[in-house]
Amino acid sequence: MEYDFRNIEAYWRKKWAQDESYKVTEDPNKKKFYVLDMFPYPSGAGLHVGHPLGYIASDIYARYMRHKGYNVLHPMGYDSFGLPAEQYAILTGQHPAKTTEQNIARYREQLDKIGFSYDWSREVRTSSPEYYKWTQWIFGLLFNAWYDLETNKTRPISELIAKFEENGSYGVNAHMDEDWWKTYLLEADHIFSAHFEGEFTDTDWKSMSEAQKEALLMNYRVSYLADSLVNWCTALGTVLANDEIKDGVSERGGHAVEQKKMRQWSMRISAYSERLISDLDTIDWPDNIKEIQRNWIGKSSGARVRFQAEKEVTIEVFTTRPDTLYGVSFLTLAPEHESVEVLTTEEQRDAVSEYVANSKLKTERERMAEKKISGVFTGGYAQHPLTGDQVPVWIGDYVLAGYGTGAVMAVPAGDQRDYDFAKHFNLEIKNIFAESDLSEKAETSKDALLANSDFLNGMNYYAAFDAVCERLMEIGAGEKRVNYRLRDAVFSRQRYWGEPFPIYYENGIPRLIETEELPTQLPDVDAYLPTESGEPPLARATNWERNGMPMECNTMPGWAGSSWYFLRYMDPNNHSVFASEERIKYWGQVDLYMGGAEHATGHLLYSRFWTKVLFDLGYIPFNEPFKKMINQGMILGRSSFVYRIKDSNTFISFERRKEFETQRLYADISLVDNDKLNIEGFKSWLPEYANAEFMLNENSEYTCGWEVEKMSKSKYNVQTPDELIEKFGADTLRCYEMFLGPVEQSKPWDTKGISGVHNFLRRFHRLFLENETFSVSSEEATAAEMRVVHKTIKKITEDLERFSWNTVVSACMIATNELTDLKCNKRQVLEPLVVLLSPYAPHLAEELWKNLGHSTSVMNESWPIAENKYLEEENFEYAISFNGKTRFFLSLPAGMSAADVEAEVMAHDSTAKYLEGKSPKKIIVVPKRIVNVVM
RNA sequence: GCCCGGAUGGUGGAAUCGGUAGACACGCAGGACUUAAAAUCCUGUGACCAUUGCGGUCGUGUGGGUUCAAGUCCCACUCCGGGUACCA
Repeated sequence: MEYDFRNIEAYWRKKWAQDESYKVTEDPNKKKFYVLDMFPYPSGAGLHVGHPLGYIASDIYARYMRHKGYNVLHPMGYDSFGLPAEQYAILTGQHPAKTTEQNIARYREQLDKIGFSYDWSREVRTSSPEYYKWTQWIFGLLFNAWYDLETNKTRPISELIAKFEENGSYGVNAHMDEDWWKTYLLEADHIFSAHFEGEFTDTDWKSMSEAQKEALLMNYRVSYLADSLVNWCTALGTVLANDEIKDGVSERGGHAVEQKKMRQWSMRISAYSERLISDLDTIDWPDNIKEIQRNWIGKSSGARVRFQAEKEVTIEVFTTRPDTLYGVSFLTLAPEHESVEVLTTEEQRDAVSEYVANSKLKTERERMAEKKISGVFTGGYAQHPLTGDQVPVWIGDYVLAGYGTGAVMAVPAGDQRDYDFAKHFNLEIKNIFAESDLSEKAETSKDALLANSDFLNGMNYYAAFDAVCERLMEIGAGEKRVNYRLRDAVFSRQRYWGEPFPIYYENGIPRLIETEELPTQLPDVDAYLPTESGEPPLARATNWERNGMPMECNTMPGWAGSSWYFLRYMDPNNHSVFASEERIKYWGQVDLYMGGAEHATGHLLYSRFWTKVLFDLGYIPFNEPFKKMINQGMILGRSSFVYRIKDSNTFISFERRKEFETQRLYADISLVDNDKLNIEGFKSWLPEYANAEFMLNENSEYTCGWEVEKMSKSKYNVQTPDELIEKFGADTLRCYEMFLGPVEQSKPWDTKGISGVHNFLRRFHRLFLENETFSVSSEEATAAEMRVVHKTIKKITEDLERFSWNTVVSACMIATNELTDLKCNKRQVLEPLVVLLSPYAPHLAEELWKNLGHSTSVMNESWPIAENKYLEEENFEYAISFNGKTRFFLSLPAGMSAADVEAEVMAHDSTAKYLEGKSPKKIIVVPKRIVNVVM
């Protein structure tokens, strides 16, 4: 009876599905544990071996926790809105829902083969109306909310309106855009005079029209509509969030992105900056992810300083080095800065206009690529708040309009960019440091002592910072200020395949569709493209209106549905709420979240944001979604290459490729075994190779070259799990993916070792056989056998507790090898081992468990406990070292005292030899560890 | 540039608290079985020296340090991977 994995796995796959073995129900008598995988986007390509790496690890952990008696929630679903299905729809006219459906079916088929313990009755799909109904509902929640800086909480907009009714804006401390009233005065229909600075009375409020009130409230809402500078991607026909852009081009497709002002929905995530940073300390995430988030949010502490310029213009700058204020020799404004126009003198007008026009033309990417220093003098001056000196005002595109105030105070002595700018335009470089040489570069150390700085002389950064801020406060010219890089997130996409907004427009006023009327379903359209007039695809739909009023035509971005899906798994079929209070309370935070690190600034930040909103508004009792997270590394492909001699159809083996001028071409990895090419297979692979000739190596083989790259169809290096499961079985695949190394690590896929792992499962299976039939003995196990069992229990338990999945496989192999040597087939020994192995090889474990005579599933067995009485060894093998070098071994009773050990060692024959006649200076004895004789 | 990781045999990796470096597996070599091959099993396998046996020296990217003892801690550097950037 060989290890017939095909039949075993097929049998148990069916049985588990029939019995709904993995269905979990809320059970208040059991402790819960929530293990979650980042749900996949169901792409047309299906799964390759890299995808299940994290799924397998989390599945093993989920099964382990189940053995430990926890009620484990381990669900799976699909992030099924997205661009590829839409682009396919544009090309073929096929509805994205249909493509998505097909892809999901394929994913499911692949996932089922691997033996995951998912409770599929809880599956969610972000593109199903039943699901996005609640995504729309959450959008409504954010629309009907504002951020109160007083309590540092999201609060319902109705509370804000009540405050306005009572006392106007007085006493309201809301998170809003800086200088929001300036835009408001320019763009909204309002009742205020030009002197309005954001403050209004209850009388003002009450005198406003409905439309005026709404326009004002829009500045407070957490989800708001505003003209904002967005990243517009013409090729994709949509806006992109900052995290969807890499190196100035779109992450998907690598298309050019430009800045454009558009009326868009945005999310006030910037209000949560501080909490998003400080709450990182409360969660157990990999340090690098926390670090990426910290950098992305970009907190910097500094000061705002105001410079009084000509023509009643005040220029406010943000600086992290207010201590260097006396070193200011000019100011630089971003080309888009609002004061550029006013400050520019007649003489400089042409130069400035040209510069501003030029920088507008450049894309973000071009600006970044251009390392050249550029700028132009406005002709205007501003007064230094402390010295009263007139400093020239320049513009330069190294200053970004979107960060800080869009203006900087230039201190060439203390900042390298200012230094370079000053050198380039021959501007003054004031040395404000006591001992710094500024002939080559700026002094950026915070420890440098200040000079030529009036009352700051002799201080370093730390002392001067407070001193100068205090002075600025006194004279009203500035104050301490914390600045964040994080911008509000644009929430509109000009796409079809996304959640429609539950919004319609009544005389231009956005109105929210009530919960009872949700979901707002995606309408059918005749094509998945923008309209001729450039409106989003939804504008093509007939009847895309509500009682004659137009509906919002944008859809939500990909991250909307994924920002809360972990909550829906708790209660996926609830029609009246997104998840019941009871269930949310029971399941709580995700205890273990497994997924890729590439979502660090997108999904992982947005779900934290929405979680905080739901927490503030009292819908969930926790303010962080994922208590612990582990990032699995990427599995890379190992591409194979053949070398074609130039202008011929002759291929030369890797070793000899230098003999000719060759062209390197991909060969499908299925045609290559151990870097040797299957020549016949290669010829029939592609028509162009049918008549290929080969120049072989000295062993008459064709050797391929190789390189480690990302897995991709175009590189012919994709390994699907299906082939491996067919060849070796799911249990082998599971064990092998874990055996490859630490999950966090990225590594190239290599099937070389898989036979070793498969072999191990066969050897394990063989332990239960005698003369080819299943047979276990009921004899009492020996001490040696029991030691193997309990040593293994201890090792595996400890390894799983520290998430060291790979070493568990080794431990199982060692146990199998040892028991094979001991020729042990005793039930007492084998039963606990089946339980230990079951998280890794669930099919085989179930089969063996059944054969052992059990009628219940092994997955519900309790986890074995390592008992010390079996682990205690009588003797300990001491390594005896002399000056740190191990020389011989000595087996001594484990309980022997240090003094006795020392005596034994000194009395030993070999000791005299290694002492070489010297007398030991010192003898270190660490009981049950080591002896070191120092000479 | 800045921030965060990492570097261990031919290969993937192990070494959890500073205590026998190289577990486990692959690969390779030799052997058994076989007409042969595959499969399976056994033995060996860090490098160098010695080899009849005993053994010896070196060895965890490089250089230094702390310690009875360093892959592990400290300092400096090199290379590789990831993140991020005219962020004031």
